[in-house]
Amino acid sequence: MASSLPAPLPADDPAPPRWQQRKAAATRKLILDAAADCLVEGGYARLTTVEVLKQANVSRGAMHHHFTSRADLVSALIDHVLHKRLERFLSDYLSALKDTDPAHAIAVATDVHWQSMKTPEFTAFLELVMAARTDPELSALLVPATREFERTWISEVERAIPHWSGASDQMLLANDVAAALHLGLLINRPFIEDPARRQAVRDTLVALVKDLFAQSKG
Amino acid sequence: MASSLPAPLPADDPAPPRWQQRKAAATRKLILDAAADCLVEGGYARLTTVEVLKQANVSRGAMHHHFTSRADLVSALIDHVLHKRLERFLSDYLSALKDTDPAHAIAVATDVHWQSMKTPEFTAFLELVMAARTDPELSALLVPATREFERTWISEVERAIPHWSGASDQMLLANDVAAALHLGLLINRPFIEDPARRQAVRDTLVALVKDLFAQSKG
DNA sequence: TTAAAAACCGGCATCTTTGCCTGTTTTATC
DNA sequence: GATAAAACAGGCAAAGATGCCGGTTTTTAA
Repeated sequence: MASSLPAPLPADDPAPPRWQQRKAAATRKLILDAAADCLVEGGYARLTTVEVLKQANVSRGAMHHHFTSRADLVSALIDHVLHKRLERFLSDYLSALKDTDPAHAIAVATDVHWQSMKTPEFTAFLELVMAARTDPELSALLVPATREFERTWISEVERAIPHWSGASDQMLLANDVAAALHLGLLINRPFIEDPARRQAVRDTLVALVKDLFAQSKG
Repeated sequence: MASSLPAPLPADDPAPPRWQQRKAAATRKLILDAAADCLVEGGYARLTTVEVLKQANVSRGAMHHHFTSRADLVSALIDHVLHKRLERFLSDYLSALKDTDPAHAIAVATDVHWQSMKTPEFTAFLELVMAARTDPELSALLVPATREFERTWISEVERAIPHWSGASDQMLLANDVAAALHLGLLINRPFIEDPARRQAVRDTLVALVKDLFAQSKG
């Protein structure tokens, strides 16, 4: 019937070696992407095995072959989401800063930071974070993975904005403040009807970060 | 067996009028408090009818009598949680500011604001907020209720800190910034191992709010 | 070419949650 | 004190979620 012939797979030699492994990896990624979609569309509560396999268009058996249990899926999903988040941020962040006047670097960087919170990747991540609060096993996996993610994040930002060199503390503080404020603003969004009010908060942050930068220079 | 005689109820006349209504109201509050506890302990996912009635020590029938469906319970829970949140904040906030030197009012008010985010009431509220993202019906109830809550909140803060009189915009901005930053910091807490880092963020906020206050005076 | 291994298929038993339903006890009204 | 109404008790079937299983197809290696 709807057999999975070699043809529809990513174009390659007619008889490539390791074809099985690549097929398996493709299916695995298909399932993990579908799981992330489920998180975004329905939250952690709707991250059910049935919902994911429907979204991924795979059978019950394929699902169970790659992920024995729901916990197994969630475990893999953590790394998958963090990986997608980092990829997205780095590509957007670095490309935005590439040809930016150093005078505007802070404003641009802050805006990219805000944009990165409105992505599906971050939404999925946030669902995992909230679920982890009351799920010790999930927390035990998510917390170290996220801390590692943050370290990579920080080192990449340091590389991207060399002006902050020698002021790691101030930059870390600026990053922490921006992360907290943007996250809170994202969640409080539905309760602040006036866009000008939200913009005022973001403007305040930019001014604050610029001030921290000036302090690190003075 | 364990009959509910008039005696164990809140001490009152032996034959008080409206005894039925008071009993019903007591049971209703018992269930709603239990529901809020379930939210805090297990998140929105574990807010099941069975879990709530276990926590409240009421029968299936009593549950169904007061709340026909789960949606009915959640609907009542919104107002209940917001009410508890406002009560808690006002009592703490007003008592903390009562005998405070105006010079320290901002630091104290900011700290009380932070403390108010660590309460069970706010945790329950946050669970509802996150669930509302992917639940339009919940959102339709929560958003207007929260906006009304915020209006009351703001007017109470304005009454409590008369120094800000005539600078409503700056105070609203300071409140929005504090709310966003504290909320984000609360959620990011598990990922920032060093308490000094979290403290630095809060210190930065206090300095910022003081600065906004100074601007409103200048 | 043939056997093993990997990938995949689809169903079933079980458990939880939900909504509803029929009784029973307690309080209010006449 | 009889009747109605409110408050409460507990059970049961349908729906959904999870884990597991025996079977099938495709790929790889001998």
